Amino acid sequence: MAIASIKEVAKLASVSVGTVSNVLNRPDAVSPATRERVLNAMNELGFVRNESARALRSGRTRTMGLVVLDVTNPFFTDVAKGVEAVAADNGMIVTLCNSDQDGPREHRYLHHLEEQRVQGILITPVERENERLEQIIERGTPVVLLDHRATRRNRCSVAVDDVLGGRLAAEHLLAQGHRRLGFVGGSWTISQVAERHKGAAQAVEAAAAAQAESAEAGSAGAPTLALIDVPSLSFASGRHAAERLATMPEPDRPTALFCANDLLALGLMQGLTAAGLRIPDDVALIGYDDIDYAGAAAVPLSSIRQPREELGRVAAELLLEEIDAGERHRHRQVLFDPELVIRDSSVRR
Amino acid sequence: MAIASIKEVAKLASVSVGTVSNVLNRPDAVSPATRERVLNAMNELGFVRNESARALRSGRTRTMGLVVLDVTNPFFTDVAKGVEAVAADNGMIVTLCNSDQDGPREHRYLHHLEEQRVQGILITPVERENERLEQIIERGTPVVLLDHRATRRNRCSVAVDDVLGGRLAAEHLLAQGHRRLGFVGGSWTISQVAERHKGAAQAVEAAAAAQAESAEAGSAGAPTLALIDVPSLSFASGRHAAERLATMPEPDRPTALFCANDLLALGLMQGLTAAGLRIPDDVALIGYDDIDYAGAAAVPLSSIRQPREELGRVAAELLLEEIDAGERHRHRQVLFDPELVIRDSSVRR
DNA sequence: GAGGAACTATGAAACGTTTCAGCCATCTTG
DNA sequence: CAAGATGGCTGAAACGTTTCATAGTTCCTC
Repeated sequence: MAIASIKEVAKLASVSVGTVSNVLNRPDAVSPATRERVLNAMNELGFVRNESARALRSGRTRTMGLVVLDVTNPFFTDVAKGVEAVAADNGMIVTLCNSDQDGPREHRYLHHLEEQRVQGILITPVERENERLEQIIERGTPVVLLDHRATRRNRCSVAVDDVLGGRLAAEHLLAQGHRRLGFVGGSWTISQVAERHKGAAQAVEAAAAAQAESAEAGSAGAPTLALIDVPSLSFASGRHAAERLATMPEPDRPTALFCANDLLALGLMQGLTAAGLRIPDDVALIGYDDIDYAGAAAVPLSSIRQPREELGRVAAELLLEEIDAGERHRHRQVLFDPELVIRDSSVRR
Repeated sequence: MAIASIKEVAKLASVSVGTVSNVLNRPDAVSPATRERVLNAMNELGFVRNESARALRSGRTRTMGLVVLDVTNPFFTDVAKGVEAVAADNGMIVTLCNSDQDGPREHRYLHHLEEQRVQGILITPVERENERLEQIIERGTPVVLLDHRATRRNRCSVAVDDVLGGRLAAEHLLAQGHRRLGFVGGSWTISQVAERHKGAAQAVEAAAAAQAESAEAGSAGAPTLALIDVPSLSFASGRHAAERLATMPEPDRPTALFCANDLLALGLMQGLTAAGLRIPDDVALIGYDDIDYAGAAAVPLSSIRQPREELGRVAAELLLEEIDAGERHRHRQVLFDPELVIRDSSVRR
């Protein structure tokens, strides 16, 4: 029943356990003949190395932990893919944990990861401050923050520039000739939402300033950015917001909407269409995240794409570097640029 | 740097290591006073139990492995959620592995899981036959097949009845009065595709037989099921198929399409709409899987829903049972019924 | 042919737990 | 008060590896 141990392999091959271990870890240090014999014995017994014993003795595991806010979110699964690829290239395995935005759950997982003595942890923390995480770092496990900029310079982080993303979206809408823009978003405590809005506001302000300078008489009014508040970044919120927008008097209604994420934008698209407004003719629309279904919408949705897999890859590389370098490691904060993806929903015909 | 061991805790608390271990594993066997002392010492030193040592000595880990075909597929992430919930309730942790439909990758992961001495494995195998998996089972690790019916009675499996799903979809379209149905699917080696088609064919045949029996003169022709072959179950395939369908002479074109999955259906929806056909008036549409975005489509998409989280939950429970029962365990094959979700895309107005 | 490299293989210690037989006190019971 | 039961703790063995000092061969080289 129990899996054969190195000892039984050694007996069958008539060698010492040390030699069997060498076959496993330093095959070159063993003569071809004995190596062959040991390998045969392993095969015959169905030997599988016991990773617990190996980790215990050698003091190092081959595992890194990845803690995400939501495994069902494509953003995180793509990130996970990137992490996994880099890990695999370096002979490591990833333990994927889903905190589900729940503090206690996250806490439990971190505890488990530390008990497992993972070599390092990649995490998008539920809360900005996290005592458990601090302790783990203090005790010597490297941690890289994912999709969260490290505020203090005392650790590595990998994130995407949401302010830039917001600016790109708004600039695109302005370039299409729109003057009455709207930002649809909510849960302002979410830093991503606040930053995307900030970027859009910057773009609108800059455009207004430029226009004032050139002082064109007779041109349309200065560009504005209305704020459409929603309770959450969900499809339902988008549908609901669409109903409110549809009943606004036409001269007040924004002609172009920038949504804090794609789900919201898709909800708006369905709602606005149902209310008889056409996209992009009556209202232009741009989302954020470029989820798989953005291109599959009734009117293909323009969006802002984040380099998700690369985010994961770079995060994993940073972690590996810290694992290798140890004390010599210098923390880095990497910030990626998002990318504008133009589809039909925002382009004037 | 290194995390304190039980030994150092013992020294600081002036007790033996055995007592520290008891505090960890059988707190009741230790007097409150010493327990307190030990706990304090642990706190002071930042003690974290070494799971490798524990697993090595006790001979059992607290881990189960879950190997899926694609972590970015919502089907599997929902299943994973179910698995995770049950595991957590039983003090276990799940190592999630993504085979990415790649045989060698799957092989590597299985090897790793066996080295880790996981208590059991849940897997949707890439290939039906899998030697590595056989060996693992032979060596005593319980395995439950996910979304794959065990052919032989020699293991547990959990799956959804795709034949029934196909029948439900076709019966619904027939009930809406459609007579010229079409099945859109491809990669007939995928058992899911073949079975969904089989169910639809059964429903159409039954309807034809019923009609022949009642022998109504002047009624429309017997119901038929056309086959629209596509290379893959993707959005692009759907768009492409739509173009072909749109150019068919109207009397030949099916008035209702059952797509092997939702992605395909969404592609068809976009393509048919772009070609000037209206849904559901000109063509009714129903998909399969009920992905999140089905309801968010331009015309909310009818679909067949699988009890995904429950699939995961039951699979995990089966595995736990087998882990507990050991030799006494009787293998079971669980088959779930899918559910028809009616939305606008298939309902005659 | 002596002296030394270069190879190979050995055997025991160590990693941090759990487990368990056994010991000492204290308590219970007749 | 003797005898047994109970409760609390100890100390050492064991889990399956890796690691390393050591030793035995073989092969060169001068």
